[in-house]
Amino acid sequence: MVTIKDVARIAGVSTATVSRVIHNGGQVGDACRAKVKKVIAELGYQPNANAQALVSKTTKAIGVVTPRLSMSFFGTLASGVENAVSENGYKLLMANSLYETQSELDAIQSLRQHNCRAIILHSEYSDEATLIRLAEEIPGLVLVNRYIPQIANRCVWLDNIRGGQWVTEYLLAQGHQQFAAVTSIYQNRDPAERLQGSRQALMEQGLSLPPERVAKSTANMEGGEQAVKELLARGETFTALLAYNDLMAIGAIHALFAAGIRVPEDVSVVGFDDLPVARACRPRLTTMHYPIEEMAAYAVNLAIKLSNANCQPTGQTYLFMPHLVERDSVTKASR
Amino acid sequence: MVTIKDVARIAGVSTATVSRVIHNGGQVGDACRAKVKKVIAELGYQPNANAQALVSKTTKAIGVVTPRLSMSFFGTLASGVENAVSENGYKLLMANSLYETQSELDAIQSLRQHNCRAIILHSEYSDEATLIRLAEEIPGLVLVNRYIPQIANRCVWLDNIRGGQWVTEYLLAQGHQQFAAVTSIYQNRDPAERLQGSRQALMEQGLSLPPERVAKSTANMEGGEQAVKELLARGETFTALLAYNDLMAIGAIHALFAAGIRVPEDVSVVGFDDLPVARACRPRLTTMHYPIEEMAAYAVNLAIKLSNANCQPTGQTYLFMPHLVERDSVTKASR
DNA sequence: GTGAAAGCGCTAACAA
DNA sequence: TTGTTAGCGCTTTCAC
Repeated sequence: MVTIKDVARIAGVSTATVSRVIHNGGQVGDACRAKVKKVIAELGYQPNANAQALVSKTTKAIGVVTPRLSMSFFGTLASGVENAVSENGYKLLMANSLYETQSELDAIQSLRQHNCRAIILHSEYSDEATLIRLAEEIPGLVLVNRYIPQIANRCVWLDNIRGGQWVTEYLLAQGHQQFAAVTSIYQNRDPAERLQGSRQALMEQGLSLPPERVAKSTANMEGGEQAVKELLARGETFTALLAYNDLMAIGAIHALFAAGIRVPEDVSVVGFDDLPVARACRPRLTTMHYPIEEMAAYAVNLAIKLSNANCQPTGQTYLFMPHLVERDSVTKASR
Repeated sequence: MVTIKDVARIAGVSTATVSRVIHNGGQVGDACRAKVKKVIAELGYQPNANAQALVSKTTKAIGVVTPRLSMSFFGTLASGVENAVSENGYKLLMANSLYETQSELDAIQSLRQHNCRAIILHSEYSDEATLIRLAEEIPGLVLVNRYIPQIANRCVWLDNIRGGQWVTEYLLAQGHQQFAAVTSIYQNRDPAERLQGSRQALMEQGLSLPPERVAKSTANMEGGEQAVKELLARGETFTALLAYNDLMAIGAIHALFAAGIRVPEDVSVVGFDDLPVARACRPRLTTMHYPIEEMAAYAVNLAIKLSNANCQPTGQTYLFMPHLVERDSVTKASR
């Protein structure tokens, strides 16, 4: 391994000078700088990041913790983070939290041990108090997809309520009147908010979403399938189906077809998230686009900024809006 | 930040002793060890990973470089790596290579700067010479999805030829005789091998896959769609369609339906990889399962092993086999 | 069994 | 403009 001393010795200067050259510090003579640069190139010298981190007490590493990378949504989130991170010349440290509060905390701990400068966290289950405490300890902590008033300026999140509202208004505009919904059994945050938005839109038209028309299950394909079966078994009728997310929507479509109900001819179905899979299924899914990649990039830049200045909580927050992507799973209601 | 010195001072011992306790070194008295442990717990002391890395010249970090995390296949790969890595008490460093030779090399460089102990690399475009040179410099380098004879003992790869062969044999067993294929325009490795396997199986039955029945395009959904359109425009007829991967298969199915051809009633379609999306599309895709998560875990353990001993190239290599997953996109050929 | 001390590779005062 | 020097937090001989 070639160290800064080797460079210094061969270039005939001190290590301090080499260090200055590496960091483009102003106070170096041109000739000297050129010589050092030449030696660096010849030797293929690379500063040891650990040593730099040790002495400067900060690293060029950013950590991200998400439930599981194998899920499309989180893969895309991580990808957005990675791009922004490497654009800034930083490194990415990853940790899966596996949807468990404890391993989420463990993941954060181990990231901190490595002195990452900032942490991007997608937390679903940790409570607000924990997150607030964490934010106090970690200047560069940013929450994605979560809003906590006390640390609003570290939250990069999505307006789920409006999302639910807009997608419902769209269905309404297509003439639909009979709605049903499949949603997550965990009625925490996202699912509850999206549903709330839908109910709001419905109410404005004097319509409603009665509880018997809302089936709950796991927030994946199987869950969507299962939930629709339940709806059908109860004999519910509807022309528009609101799914909590794309996965549930696709499962729902499967169950509908299995029951001889065509989408969109008989029933229109909408999803939420706009995962890649929304373009793969048939009919291609009309859904609300979740700008997760942009949000991830935004979160990284915010995290870097926060980690530099030590920012006090401000009232400001970072709210993104979903938008509708029209594809083939919705059609006008036939009267 | 609480350091080892703080612990030592409060426990009334030297830092050396604390260090021994941390590492469960044998030579510490029971009383002393208990006291130190207590203080560590009270203070919430966490060793500084950078300092440890600096002095011990090795880290508990493993790097992984893949083209893009947002692609399902790589997300799953990364997820497999992450699980194995954290099971071993290591940390994961990520870098996207964006399908470019140079950024792939950059990614590796920056990982090395951080002294990761091992690197898991999914390289598609770097040439063998480069990879071999890299392997010489990095003891813990492991290649996923690639086989290079000179460094066979660092390759964790899949038998694509047999995969192509088996899936074709399956179609043959269903009575199909007229085959067509959609494959990647880049006929390097995987696509070429899978096709080769198919041709082999066909030949054994006295059948063949004439060039005009093979359409090439990008290895994604759009490509699959495009390729099938081409086939159809040329007036080719077939009852079985071999797709390079699941994405192309799904695109193909879309194009087929658009042309009024039903899957599987009129044409059977098979994919390769078994991405999550294969269970989302309709009909659900019959495909060859690529055990990427297992391979990733295997690669991690191998990488750790290699980074410990300094292993010389042996003849051994690590070959995984795909297997068929029967779903709904294939049916018996009607004669 | 325990401590003292050297030093990993680097940065940043402070001198010169 | 450049060099000297003192650590950063930790591990690891080598004494005791």
